[in-house]
Amino acid sequence: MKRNSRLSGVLHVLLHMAEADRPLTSEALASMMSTNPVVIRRVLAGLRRDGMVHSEKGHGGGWRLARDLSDVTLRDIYVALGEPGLLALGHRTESPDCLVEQAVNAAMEQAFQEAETVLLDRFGEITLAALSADFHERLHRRSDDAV
Amino acid sequence: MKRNSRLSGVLHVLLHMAEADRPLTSEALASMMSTNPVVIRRVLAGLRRDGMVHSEKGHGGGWRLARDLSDVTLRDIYVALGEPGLLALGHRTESPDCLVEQAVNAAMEQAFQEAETVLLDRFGEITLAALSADFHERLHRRSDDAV
DNA sequence: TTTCATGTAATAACATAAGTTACATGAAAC
DNA sequence: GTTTCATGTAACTTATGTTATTACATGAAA
Repeated sequence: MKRNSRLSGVLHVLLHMAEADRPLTSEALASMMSTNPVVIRRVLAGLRRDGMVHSEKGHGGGWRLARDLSDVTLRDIYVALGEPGLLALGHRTESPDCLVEQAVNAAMEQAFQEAETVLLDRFGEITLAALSADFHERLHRRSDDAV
Repeated sequence: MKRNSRLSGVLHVLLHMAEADRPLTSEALASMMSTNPVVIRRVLAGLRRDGMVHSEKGHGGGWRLARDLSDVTLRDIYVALGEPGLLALGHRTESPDCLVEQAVNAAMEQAFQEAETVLLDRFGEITLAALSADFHERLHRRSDDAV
């Protein structure tokens, strides 16, 4: 089953925006992500509704962050993306008449809940500022290696 | 993102096999699951490799369980199915050159690992026998209601 | 008023999973 | 032994969901 990398992609884009001192166009972001500008606009449109980013038309326009890096957690981004399903596994039937299937669903559901809770809790602990700090650390490490 | 219900489906099938006192044909199982017999065979062929089920051809043939219900956990079944991906989220690029993306991946990967561990641990604690017991409980509850 | 950039709908291309068909293999019934 | 029943498996078709592309409208700055 193919995995949804939208959250991963959005974080990538947001951090690039954080590094830039001017708005970045959909086209610039799309080429960083090797995708199409329209895809970028579609995804960022969702984040704009939640006040994560801001967009401007015309010359010098493009996308920039609307909130402080330390104010935003991965969980916030995840919610802004519409809370897509976290788990690749699911039930065959959501409300089955078959008692066998009801028993199966009940057992799995509990495990699913726990895993989702763990994942979201972790996401809630990671701010964009932390990601940015990690990035800058890697940057220094790389330049040290080069010397 | 669509969820993989193969594990759910297989558990359903196995419990039905546990209730039957004779081999069940692919056709019988397929009609319970409203799917195609060939699909059943494909999936159960994987479980047979791991010794979970046994199949026989010809008259009176079909599928039956090869192990005791209390010996098999959901995790065993999951492994027999080839350990399909557990999470719906993933990385955009597995080994990125971009340091921004490396930072993103690192942060998410840890959260992913924890969630997967929780899920697999839970699966490891649930035996088919426990599912079967839950099913029989539901059966009694239903017949009580009917009275 | 031209250029640049987003906003958005409609459509196409692609990937994956599920379902279907067709036929070979082998076991039991007769 | 030959007919019937059931699995084994390859090849193919259908269904579904995601991503990419095209086309054009909107609005801001040069």
